[in-house]
Amino acid sequence: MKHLPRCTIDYAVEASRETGCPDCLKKTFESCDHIDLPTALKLRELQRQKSFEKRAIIQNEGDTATTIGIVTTGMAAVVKHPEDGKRPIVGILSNGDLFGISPRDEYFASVEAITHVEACLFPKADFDALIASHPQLAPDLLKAVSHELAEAANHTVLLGQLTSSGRIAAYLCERAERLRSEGLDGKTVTLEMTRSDLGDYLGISMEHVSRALGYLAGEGLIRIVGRRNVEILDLSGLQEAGRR
Amino acid sequence: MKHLPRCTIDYAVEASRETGCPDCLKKTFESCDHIDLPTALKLRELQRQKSFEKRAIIQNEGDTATTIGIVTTGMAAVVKHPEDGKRPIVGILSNGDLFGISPRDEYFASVEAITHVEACLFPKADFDALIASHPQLAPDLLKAVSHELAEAANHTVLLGQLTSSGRIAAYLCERAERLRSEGLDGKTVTLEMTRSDLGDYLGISMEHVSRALGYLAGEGLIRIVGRRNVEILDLSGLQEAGRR
DNA sequence: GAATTACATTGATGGCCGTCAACAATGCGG
DNA sequence: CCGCATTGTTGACGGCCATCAATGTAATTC
Repeated sequence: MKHLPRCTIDYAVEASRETGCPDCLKKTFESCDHIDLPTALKLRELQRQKSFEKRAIIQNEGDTATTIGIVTTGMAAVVKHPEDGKRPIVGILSNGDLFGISPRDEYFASVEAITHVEACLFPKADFDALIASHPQLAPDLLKAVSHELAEAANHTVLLGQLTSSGRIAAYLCERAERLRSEGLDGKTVTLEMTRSDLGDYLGISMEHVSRALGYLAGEGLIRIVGRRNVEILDLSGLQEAGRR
Repeated sequence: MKHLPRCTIDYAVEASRETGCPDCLKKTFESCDHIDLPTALKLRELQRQKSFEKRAIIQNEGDTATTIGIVTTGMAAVVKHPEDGKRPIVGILSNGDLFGISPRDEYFASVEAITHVEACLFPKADFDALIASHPQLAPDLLKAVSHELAEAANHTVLLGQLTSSGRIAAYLCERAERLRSEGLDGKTVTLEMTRSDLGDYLGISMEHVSRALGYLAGEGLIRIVGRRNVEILDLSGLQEAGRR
């Protein structure tokens, strides 16, 4: 007796690869056993893949929340009220991250493309209806959102406790960890963003991002390669530095 | 023809008030039309109300996540890895707030009672089963979790952007707003915690909490009443200060 | 109510980081 | 290939906040 493939959604993916976005659903609904073929096809029907230029606004804080999305390639920033000169970035989104979930009927933050971004978009109403008709999806969705919550808690610690070079070190470790979880070796981290973006995310000035990177390089923990790449020379040392 | 009462859970509440915790379910599942009487009774059957002394550990970071809870009275702090001398508080829980939701099978943070705390506890397995059998509850739960996410984003801005007196001001406004949402006037905010706790939450030292409060009082925005109460004299001025 | 403990305030000092400014390097378009 | 715009680096200075220390005040215990 042959085993059934563990993840039925693969069929749907294979069946309609040309519409793009083969992975995003699997990423979010990771225990994808829950999704049967008709459900998967329904999801693919609802989704719209869309590209965004660097610096494009994907969602705007305060707008009516009509769309839920999953980043498939590139990086995006979750930005709060970019009015008053400052531009606090409260989260970074990359491959597989969910956005547009809001407790009220308007977005609580903007989403801005840092690089070229591709994302799968679902009309919120359809999404809600899908969850209602396929309640098996609810636990996975809940898990995805609570994962964001746990990451937010980590970032809170970073902002509340660490010195500037500690924040940079912690960020680099976090990125490397993510790359490793995606099957890469994570020795080299590509920043994909300007010093200014990184500063807005880590709560320090652009200049200090530069200095902190220089400091970590001076300690022999990293090597700055060109303008956007950082090679991690001493991971455990970097992790240690990320606690200060 | 008489209207049916809007919220059927009231029946259940009335029916068994003596077991305590009449409000917590309504708070979380706010569009409580979704809950029918049997469901409500089932919930009440599952829940266990428990008291915690000041400074008691309600949940411990890293422990297996077995329980989901809702604070009904008092205040609790969500604390990350309290090992290294520091004690970063990543969230404050009060009346109606949910805790114990975790993306993995262990708690990603500890929960510590700041005051005497009463909470409704549900075994996570029962809770999950309930959601599965009553999928109408899923949207409300999702809303509750995403609300926490939105609040985490606000706190991130506070930590990343504001000066110490700005953080205090923003915190006081937030508390006052919460009191107002609970039907009180919010003119006087009771801190319910030490300067040290507040500092751990706002990412500043105990001493600077003191100084910042003094500064705001000097500006005529607040009046410090005793050790734990703050009277808000100029709300709009305080909100303005909470942006710097 | 006195003693003790916990908590809060105030001051002095130093370090980290924001800001301003000048300059260098990179990348883009012509 | 050149010039311009964007991005990154480095230095100087000042302000904010952590830290240490001393003192003051409230709460708790006996």
